[in-house]
Amino acid sequence: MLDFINMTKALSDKNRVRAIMMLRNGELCVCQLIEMLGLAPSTVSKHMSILRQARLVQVRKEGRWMYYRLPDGDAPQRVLEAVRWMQNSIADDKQIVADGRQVKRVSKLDRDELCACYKKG
Amino acid sequence: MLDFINMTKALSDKNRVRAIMMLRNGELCVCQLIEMLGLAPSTVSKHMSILRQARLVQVRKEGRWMYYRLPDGDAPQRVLEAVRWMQNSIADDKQIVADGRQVKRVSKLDRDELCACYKKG
DNA sequence: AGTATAATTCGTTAAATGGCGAAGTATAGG
DNA sequence: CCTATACTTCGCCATTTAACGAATTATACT
Repeated sequence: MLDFINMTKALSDKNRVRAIMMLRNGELCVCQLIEMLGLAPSTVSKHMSILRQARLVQVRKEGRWMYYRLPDGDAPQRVLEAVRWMQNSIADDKQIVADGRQVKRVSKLDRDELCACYKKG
Repeated sequence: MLDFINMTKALSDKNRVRAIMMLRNGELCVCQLIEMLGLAPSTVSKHMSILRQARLVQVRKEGRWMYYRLPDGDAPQRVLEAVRWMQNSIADDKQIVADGRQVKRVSKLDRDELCACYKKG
């Protein structure tokens, strides 16, 4: 039950839902999520930590960068079903579609240039 | 998006999840839900109102009684999928199983006797 | 070593949420 | 009518939550 509630709680925030949907086409580093969500680094970090605790995302560390991605096959069935259900439910949402374009834009940027997000404040 | 968030918010409370699961085998009146959840009438009413707004339950009025039930086929696809997903995810949960027994017990009671829940305080 | 950078943790604040009891609404029955 | 009953709405309180900036950790580069 607790696992289930943790999952639904994690899915009940707009910015967390946006973050998960942004990962549809592959992993992203926190810096890229900060840029696209338009939130403070600490806020995004917290959101991703909540998603990770609910097992809705997985993480990989590479040097100074943390790359988040959707769960693969080894994740619990109920998690995989949740992600699939969410994608079917809101793929057509205006904000989600716009975010999809953002992902394309941001993915093209050079990483050093991109991580200027801290400077841009 | 708002519809989706309303749904996940509605599903992110333990007592609301219990209430939905209690409806698996047919409709129940508020009085029965109050008895089984062990919460104040006003609290249960609020929970059911939230579930109804998320379209996760439907309601039928009969005299002084309000009967809540799971959504039927005319509900949005994403709602039906949510309910199915939830049922698969937590049907085995200890609390949910115990609640199932409660539903059987309470359904056998005479309604007048049952609705003494208000008196029992 | 010493600085810069990516991300997280901590502390605080404003808003949302779940709980209750009191008051209100609506229906059944004397 | 008038009371009783089933439920809802309202107002309040305690707890949780999302947001931020400051401080901290960890890694890379010189």
